[in-house]
Amino acid sequence: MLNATTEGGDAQTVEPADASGPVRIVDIAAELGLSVATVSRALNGVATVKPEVAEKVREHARRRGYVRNRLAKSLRSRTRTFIGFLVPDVENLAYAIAADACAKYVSRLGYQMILAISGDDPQSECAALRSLAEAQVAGLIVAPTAGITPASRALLRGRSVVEFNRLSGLSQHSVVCDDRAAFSDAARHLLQLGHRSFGYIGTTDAVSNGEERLDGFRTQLQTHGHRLPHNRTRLLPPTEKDGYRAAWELLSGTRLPTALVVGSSSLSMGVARAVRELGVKVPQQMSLVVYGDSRWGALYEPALTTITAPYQLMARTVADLVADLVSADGERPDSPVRLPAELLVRQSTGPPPGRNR
Amino acid sequence: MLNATTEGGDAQTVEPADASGPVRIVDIAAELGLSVATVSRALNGVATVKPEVAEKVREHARRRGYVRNRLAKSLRSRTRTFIGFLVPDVENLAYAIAADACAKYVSRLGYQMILAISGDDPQSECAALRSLAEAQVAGLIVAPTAGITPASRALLRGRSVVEFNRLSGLSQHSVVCDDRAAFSDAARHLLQLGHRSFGYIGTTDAVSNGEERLDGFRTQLQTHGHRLPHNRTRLLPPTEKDGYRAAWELLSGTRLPTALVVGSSSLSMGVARAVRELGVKVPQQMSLVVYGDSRWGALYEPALTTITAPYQLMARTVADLVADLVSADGERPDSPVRLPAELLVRQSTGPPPGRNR
DNA sequence: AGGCCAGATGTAAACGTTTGCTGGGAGCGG
DNA sequence: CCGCTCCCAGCAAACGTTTACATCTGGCCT
Repeated sequence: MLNATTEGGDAQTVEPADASGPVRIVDIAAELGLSVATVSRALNGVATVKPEVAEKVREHARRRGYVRNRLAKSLRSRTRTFIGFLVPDVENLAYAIAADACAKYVSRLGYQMILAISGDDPQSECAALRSLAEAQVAGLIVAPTAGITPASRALLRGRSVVEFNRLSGLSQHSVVCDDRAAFSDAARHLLQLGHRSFGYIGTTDAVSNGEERLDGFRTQLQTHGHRLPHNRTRLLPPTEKDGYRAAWELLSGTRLPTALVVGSSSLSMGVARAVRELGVKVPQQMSLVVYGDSRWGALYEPALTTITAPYQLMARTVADLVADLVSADGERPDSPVRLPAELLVRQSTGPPPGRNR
Repeated sequence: MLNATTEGGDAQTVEPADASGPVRIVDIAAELGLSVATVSRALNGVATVKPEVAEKVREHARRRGYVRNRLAKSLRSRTRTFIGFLVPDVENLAYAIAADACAKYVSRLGYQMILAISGDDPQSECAALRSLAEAQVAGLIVAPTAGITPASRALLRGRSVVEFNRLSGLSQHSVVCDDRAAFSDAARHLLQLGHRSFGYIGTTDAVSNGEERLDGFRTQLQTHGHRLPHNRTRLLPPTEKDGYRAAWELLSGTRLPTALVVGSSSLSMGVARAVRELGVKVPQQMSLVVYGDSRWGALYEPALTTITAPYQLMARTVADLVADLVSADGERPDSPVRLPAELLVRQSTGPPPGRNR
């Protein structure tokens, strides 16, 4: 039952690790009667080593189970092999996807990703940044908190940093999502369906794109001569609970808006739950557009029309950008890279109650 | 404002910004007319340095923006400050939650978490392990792939490693979830409701708890004199698509099972989608128990009875365990730590069709 | 033969810290 | 005044690599 993995003829077993600690280049050199320099060069594939010697060294290193000490290597050669990834949390699927893609991608480029969590707390953020700086990160991907401290900014000075998903003006480089356009699209979509009375539940968070989302939606409405009434706009902290409560408040009145847009993924979950409990018929009584991951919205009944950010792409882009930044030290477009968000039209949006299409 | 209290000292340039690279201990020592040893001790809070000197050093280091080079520190003092966290992926919410909790927790303990993704591929896993070993990780938390290579095992030998969520026998230490008991509970729950005809869609994955889940469910049924028919059992790779297809196959026949249990979160999503498309009435026609994160199951209509693992707790436990292992080098319980999974009874389970309770 | 170049290896100095050991004052009892 | 012990601070040797430079061996050209 347990995979014994004793297949294969030649027992290429490494020698039993003796108690003399990890094997170093010095050990290999001594055992082979070579100098450390030659061994080092052989292991690094430097061409000046005679091929047969190089092969012998590599073979010996392999069976002795040598693993290079990257700390020493980095220290001496002044190369850096870590990339820091600092986000508020990684339970948020968006950041999880980004972390995943980024870790994979930078490892392919020869780097290693240190994951740090700020918990959206400027204090922890600052501590994490210091810790990352101490680890000599080559580059840094960060989704900053709203209250980023001057100390944090100072820590970042002179390093290759790319802002991710949030803008706080601490680097010329950033990869964000064009939420404004997406929410504008959502407005257009709802207007086309014939909606005239709107509600919005979003976040007030300045550092994230909260304001942009609201603005994109509202501006598009205004462009077409409609407005988003104040008493049907709720700006809240992005938690499931707040979304739930706001939806109850907004939707338990006598007259519902015919279309409701939610501007945060956590809020969306709460709103969706409240809508179901309130028994509001979607989309017959009210259309609903949410923001967030495309997956869970598909499971809801009816499947939710969803504004979703291309997190995989964003992650790859940001990893690419930071890798370029640290390697070539070169010139890259300074202006933020804005990747388009997508409006997935599903079953939760339709014509408003009065109109039979 | 910037008078630098230059009594006895010379160069009073306390300007933070110069292009001469990062500030080192040597620089601070020179600027203060001290030796590197004293500065090092002052910064590390060694008691033998006079308090006023220590304070002066710290103050100066602060305004010069000194950040210690942890690579050098680690190299010299043979301390290690990284913890490796190697999982198949982190898009899976389970691992995301674990990564989050673990990163926070180990950072509180003074470590830093390197996140590595194996993609469930033994090759990548091996490469990642080598990379982590090169980074001189103090400890390692790993959810191994099914086909873990001998080379990977060799890399792990002699290191503090804890298996997480999956068992592959590469350490005496592990933190897993007692899925057997939870699936046993699920069977008991369904039997109590009066069900007699069952279906199961799960994974065949040996390394994950796939077998345990199936076994827990099946054994409990057998204990009560019932059985899980072969033709209503599907064992598949854990993807949403496979779950979707399997559910179609299983449920489009004339006679449905009255209760269906799904043994993986990805499969669960696919099954849930298929069930809705098939128009099976849950729980009137069929009860449904899924496995996975508690959140999205709550959004489904009806809210899904869910077996869910305590990932936060597991993450904290595993972080704690590995921290203990690396610091105290001490004795900890060797046997796997098994944390109980929870059966959240919600609206998707009820009495079988024939019985009006 | 002598000189020269190239190819292969060795020597030793870094990289930025920590830390064992040494040393110089100061305090103090004899 | 000596000798001892504390208390601080400095000297210098590590930690495991990389790498500029030196060295050595042949081979080839003139």
